[in-house]
Amino acid sequence: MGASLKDVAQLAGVSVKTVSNVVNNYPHVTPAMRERVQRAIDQLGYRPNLTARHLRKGRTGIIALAVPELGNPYFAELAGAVIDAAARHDYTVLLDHTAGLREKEVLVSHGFRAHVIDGLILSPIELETSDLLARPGDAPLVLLGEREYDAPYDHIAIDNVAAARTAVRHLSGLGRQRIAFLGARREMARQPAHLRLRGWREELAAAGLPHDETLVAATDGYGRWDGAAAMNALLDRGARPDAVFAYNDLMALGAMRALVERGLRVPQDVSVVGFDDVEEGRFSTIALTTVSPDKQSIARLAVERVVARLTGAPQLEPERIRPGYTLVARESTAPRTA
Amino acid sequence: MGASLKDVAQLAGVSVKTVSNVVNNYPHVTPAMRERVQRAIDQLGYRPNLTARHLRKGRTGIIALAVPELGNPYFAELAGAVIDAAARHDYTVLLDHTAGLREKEVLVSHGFRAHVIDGLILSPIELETSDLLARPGDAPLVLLGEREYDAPYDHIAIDNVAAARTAVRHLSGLGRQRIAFLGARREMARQPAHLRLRGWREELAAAGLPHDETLVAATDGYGRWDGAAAMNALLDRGARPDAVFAYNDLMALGAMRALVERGLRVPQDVSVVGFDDVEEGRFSTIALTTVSPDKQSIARLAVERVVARLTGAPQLEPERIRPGYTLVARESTAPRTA
DNA sequence: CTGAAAGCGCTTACAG
DNA sequence: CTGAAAGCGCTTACAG
Repeated sequence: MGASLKDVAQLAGVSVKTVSNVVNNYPHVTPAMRERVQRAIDQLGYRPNLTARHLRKGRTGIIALAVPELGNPYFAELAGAVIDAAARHDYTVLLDHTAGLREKEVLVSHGFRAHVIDGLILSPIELETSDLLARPGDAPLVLLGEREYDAPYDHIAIDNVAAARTAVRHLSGLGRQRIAFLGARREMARQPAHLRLRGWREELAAAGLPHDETLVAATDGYGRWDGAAAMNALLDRGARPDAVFAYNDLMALGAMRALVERGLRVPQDVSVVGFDDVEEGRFSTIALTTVSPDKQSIARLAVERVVARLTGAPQLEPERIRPGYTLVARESTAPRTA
Repeated sequence: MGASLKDVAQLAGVSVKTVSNVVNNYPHVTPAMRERVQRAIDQLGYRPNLTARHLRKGRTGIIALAVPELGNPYFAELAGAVIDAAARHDYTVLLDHTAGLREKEVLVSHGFRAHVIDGLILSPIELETSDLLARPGDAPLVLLGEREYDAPYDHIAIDNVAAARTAVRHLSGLGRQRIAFLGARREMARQPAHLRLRGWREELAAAGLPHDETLVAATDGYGRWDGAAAMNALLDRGARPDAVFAYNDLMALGAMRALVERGLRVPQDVSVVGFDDVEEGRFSTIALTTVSPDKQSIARLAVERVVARLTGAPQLEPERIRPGYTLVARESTAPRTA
């Protein structure tokens, strides 16, 4: 294979230490020496073996990121932001997806590629607190998303209850009275939509609107299909919402599609609000109103947190960090003009 | 930090070789011995240091994947498929994005994380053949996408000319006569859309349709915005296409949005065909007709090729592999009913 | 400012 | 079936 430090040292007639000094740009190497070594490096096409460096230093410069699904543009966009944030700190990103399955999430959080990754950023769906407490190893772990845990890990997520209330308030402010929620989970034990659902309930109460649980549609997943299916199920059982707040943009988009297919007009007959602000929503034929979490901040904070624990501040108190969000009003909730 | 093989060996009162045998599930270890070692492993919470293993074996089990942009769902979906395909071969995926910039593509192809990744799958946009020929190192590299290179590397891509012709034929078969092409590149030196553009020209000729270069709209990028801008530019300069074939789905979606905003109806006034078959197109208010490359096959073939070169068949002839594709007709090209 | 040597934690011929 | 020892390619005290 390739040449080693030793080969270079031999050719240049110096010790490996000197070559190492040159490769790592240490000061205190005479220009002449540097020149001589560099020539040997070029001649041999030497490239440092990073694996050896990793073994020696106990660090790899690799952070793992595990999201439920890359097919959901929210996570794809987030992954891109994490890659950029990591690059700014000279880290690269190993990516995995869990399909939101507890088993896979446990696997990933419990020492995925031990010693190969320096830290992990995980966006869990089904993971339980007990899984986290049983986690071996001490690689930094940062949690993302709206699941809540009673475990000593950094957790970065916007205030989902407040954000959901903002969305519902936007709808009630438009005069909407029968506001449906799309995306509760059928199996209530693990309820990822927990906080957004709570926000919906709280804001309904605050607005003095009747709290109608028949306007809650349960789903198994969180994709476009699920949104369309939930919307159809709601309509099929006779519910007549004049507004829909969906768990995420994908479901909102699916719901809009279902509404239009049934001859209902958006926003005239039914206003729709999503969550995530994926680019697709800005360009759909009826541009989607949505809660927009600050993805750049989320990515940046997650990486910074991992890096901080890796360099100098390992004993940082685990923290709950809340990035900002905004409500972006678009066509799907345009005020009635007719 | 964690315990090492030596610690385990000491506690169990055996040699490191024996512990290694147990850890690696080698046969020929007596059950009693295995039991004893396992107890020591559990007691110490021992976890093998993969970095050391990598140094020793010269393999890391990590494949890098570099795509232009995760914000484009085609690449996000492809990345997901690559991760799954890699997992089936016990590889994990290091993900990077290049923004389609030559500089970044060169950086990535020339020894991104030398010795840390066993191989690389790259989907280039601006990369040149000369960059590839100057590539140092011998880690397997598999190219994806429609750029063509005269370099000794595996290249996996559908037949873009034929696929583009299929799309245009679909449109001409519908009676469309003024079929625009969206997504040529302004700077012609590097023309990623080269093949699809050629397919458009060839099929126009075959269908006996006039070859009108004013129906070609140039763009700088390949996103939704670019599609909308290109469509608007075309219309603004007086072109009156009755059909649009876009470089990809994102641009087609942007174009549809622009058409609708100008009061043109899709598909009645203008039929639209995209390329990629991203899930979003299936769910847009006007479901998008598109050329659907077999992403699963692309991902699988790319990973298999890298793995084959890594295990046993390093001297494989570089090959041009053409996965399949289909045209999926949806609402955006529904036959005129009125 | 440079050199000789130990060691990071594994795996693997080589013996026995 | 198991043990003692070398070595993967680096970095880093320790001398000088």
